[in-house]
Amino acid sequence: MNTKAALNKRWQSGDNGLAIERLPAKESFKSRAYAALKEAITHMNIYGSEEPLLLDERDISERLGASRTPIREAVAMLEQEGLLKAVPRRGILVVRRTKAEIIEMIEAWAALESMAARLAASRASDEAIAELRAFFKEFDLNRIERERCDEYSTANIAFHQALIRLSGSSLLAAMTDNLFFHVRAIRHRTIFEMDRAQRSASDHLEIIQAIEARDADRAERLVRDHTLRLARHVESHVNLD
Amino acid sequence: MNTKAALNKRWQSGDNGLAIERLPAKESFKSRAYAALKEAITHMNIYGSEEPLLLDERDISERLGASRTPIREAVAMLEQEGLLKAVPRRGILVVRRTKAEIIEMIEAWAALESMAARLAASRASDEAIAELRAFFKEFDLNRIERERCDEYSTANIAFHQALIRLSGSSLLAAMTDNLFFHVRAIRHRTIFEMDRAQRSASDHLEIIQAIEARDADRAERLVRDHTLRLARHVESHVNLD
DNA sequence: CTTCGAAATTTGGCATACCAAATACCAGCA
DNA sequence: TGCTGGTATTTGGTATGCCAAATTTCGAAG
Repeated sequence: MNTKAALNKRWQSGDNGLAIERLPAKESFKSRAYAALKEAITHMNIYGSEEPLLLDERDISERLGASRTPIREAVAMLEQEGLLKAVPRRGILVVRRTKAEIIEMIEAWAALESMAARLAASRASDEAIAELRAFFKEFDLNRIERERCDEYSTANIAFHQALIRLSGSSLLAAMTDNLFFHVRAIRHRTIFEMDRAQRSASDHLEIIQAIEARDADRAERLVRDHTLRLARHVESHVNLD
Repeated sequence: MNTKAALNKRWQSGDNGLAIERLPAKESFKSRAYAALKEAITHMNIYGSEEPLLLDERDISERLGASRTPIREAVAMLEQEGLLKAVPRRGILVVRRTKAEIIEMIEAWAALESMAARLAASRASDEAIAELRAFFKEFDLNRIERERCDEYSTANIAFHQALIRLSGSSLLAAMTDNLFFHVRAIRHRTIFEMDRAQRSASDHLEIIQAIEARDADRAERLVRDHTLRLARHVESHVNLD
């Protein structure tokens, strides 16, 4: 039966018999503009100068080969995300976070990641946890090599993201990713300090052990303290404003 | 000195000597459309039917007396926020969350609010904490009266929001507000059950006492368990899909 | 040389028009 | 009656143009 009603119903209800998704035949300009802008902002040294970083709709639309409309929609999305701020008759400026805001972000991150650790300790499969340990080993081996990286330690973040994935909550993953994005943007000499304070391998090992032991309370506490320590470090040693 | 350069610099740097914000002389159509749509979605019984809830750009633009452009920008923002999903040649549909997603939201909420409790216990002024107790008293008195409310207990949410404000972190407040929005949308008979499970006054009192005693660990644990209990309740007693 | 202000320019907000894709409709055929 | 195929319509995506507000420019007055 391929009646129109049935087809319609199938679409409406999702008919999850088949696990395929309607693939976006052609990525819209809006999406592409969004991705391009976010990418550009990612690789921008936001805190490198004091001048306001502002973008120009028309310039962007020309460079991307699209009209202003989809760019404006992409900007609206990034504005909602807190990365941009469109000021009438001024321009679209890249938002700089204050030190206080960054600290709030790290604290929220501590909350989310410690919850992830708790959930991971109580739910994750032994296999998944084992993968985390394998990842940690790799992380430890490449420590010195990656130490040169002038961004906020990629490996370090990757470890934390792996931990969060263990919780099985894609929401926690999405929320922390968003927070990471902002914290990561602080390129600064003191980032090395932060990194050092943050990446103590022993902390990571303890966390893994707690999760392996299915000790949710301990895992949560270790992660929370670990990340809050970073917040306190930023509070006392980083100067942004 | 009111030279142009000085004026310009003042604008550029923000000159935070004065804590006033450039007030948007006339709220843009985009903002108004955003607010109107969000308001509409708020008062929509999203889970009341199985049919896909879809909106029409042109219809909305007519009703709001604006063109499609600002409406599309507002839709893009709400899409970013996860409330809407624009499907090409289909329409703009209001996103329904699965039960699993709702549970993830409550767990994230537990993470954020328990962190807020921790911060409140260690930072909030005695006066602010006292206000929380006063608020609790009022909340308790009006319990029976408000019990009729067929939405997710307003008073209950208000208590939690007051607690979160105590942390002093506007980020935690913003993030939990967003989560509340989605959880609130589940209008369902079982919401009463959730409410009952959630609003035990004794829990609230214990939380206040822990904060007053500056016992951060205890305050955090009480709030976390309190909210995770709701998650477990939803998991076993609410049926959405 | 500085100050002031009016005109030109810039820039985001908004409206409108067009397009392509996907659906809905309907006539015609088996 | 029921299916099929083609056409009309709907609908979101995009381009374009105009507008008002704010800035910048620049020349005239002091």
